[in-house]
Amino acid sequence: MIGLGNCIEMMDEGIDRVNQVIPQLPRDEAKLCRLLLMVGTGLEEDLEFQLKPHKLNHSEFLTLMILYSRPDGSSTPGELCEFASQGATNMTRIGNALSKRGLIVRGASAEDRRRVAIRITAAGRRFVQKVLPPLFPRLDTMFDGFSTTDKRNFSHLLRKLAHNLDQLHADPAP
Amino acid sequence: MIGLGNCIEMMDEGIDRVNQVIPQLPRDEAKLCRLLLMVGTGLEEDLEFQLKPHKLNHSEFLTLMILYSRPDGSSTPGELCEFASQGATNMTRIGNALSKRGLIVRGASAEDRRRVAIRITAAGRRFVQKVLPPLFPRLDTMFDGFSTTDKRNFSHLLRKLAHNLDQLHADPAP
DNA sequence: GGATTATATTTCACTGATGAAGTGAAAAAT
DNA sequence: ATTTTTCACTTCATCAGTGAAATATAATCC
Repeated sequence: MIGLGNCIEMMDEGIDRVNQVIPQLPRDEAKLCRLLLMVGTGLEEDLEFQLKPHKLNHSEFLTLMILYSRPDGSSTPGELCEFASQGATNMTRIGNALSKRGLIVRGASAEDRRRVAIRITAAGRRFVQKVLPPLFPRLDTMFDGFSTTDKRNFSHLLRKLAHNLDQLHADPAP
Repeated sequence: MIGLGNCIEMMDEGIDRVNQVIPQLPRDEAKLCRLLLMVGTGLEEDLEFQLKPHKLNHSEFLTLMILYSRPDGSSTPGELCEFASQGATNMTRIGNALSKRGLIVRGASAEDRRRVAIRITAAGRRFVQKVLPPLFPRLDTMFDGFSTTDKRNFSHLLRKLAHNLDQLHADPAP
């Protein structure tokens, strides 16, 4: 384990050197991109590490949280696919895993019987309420030293970037 | 494909609702964390998509770029493991893949014969110089609308977060 | 000089993602 | 009314990426 800091240092120097050979390289943008990739990976690894004791992976956790956050605690596989950015096949597997543990139930949709209604159970809610709170101190530590302004700026910048990424994907030209 | 924007909107509302049930939830921090995860995943998917035509995955690309960025174009598996955040097993596989394509060569290290010296070849350098430039316009578009100050702030915030993540991992308590 | 440590590779196995085909139900066409 | 088409999800088979442990070889340390 070498730490993000050292990787970042190395990345800075590396991109600077590449930039000397290839001056057209957008140096700052490339650095930001690598930074985001590193931090994103680090964050994801950390989260999965926290979830492992509960035998949950990221997509299962996210799916369960989406259901928990719903006013009526229910959704459909298709909708969950979209919001959890998962393929239908995976969502089936996730549903299997969660329902096997009694955290959700699958039922037939009343209005459209092609659809499957997925609902979080009381046990599922209790589970979330048990798993979530231990994550809070870690969240606080992550943003240690971030002022309210920092957080607002950060949020703003990330949302702007997300918007640009959406544009990129809508318009495949560049 | 539903886009990051919609996912973010849904996440905002979801976390707000969860926050009403669980007031101890650090709302803004949780949102920032999810934002970073989404943007990070989006960025990674985009990069892998760009690399696919060249039959490279992210870790192979990163490894090759590290070698390219080195003043002498060489390193060792162990060092590459650290900077590419990969296990030794994977680095062997990456080395196999890259050397099979003639982009790198493996040789014995002069001073320590336990070590393997990995060096980028002339063909490897040409390959990087072919693959890299088409990525630039995409990088520029990603940070469209970002002022110089925006980029500096963004970089600063990401580095601060990376530092906090390192602290978290060094000190496993929280 | 034998034990220990360091470096890299191989083997085996796992997890999660993905694609193709299948099932059952609703909607549209005839 | 029946057929066809489309949709929502599932099943099955497969694959890519990764990780842990055993192995081989070389350096280092009493």
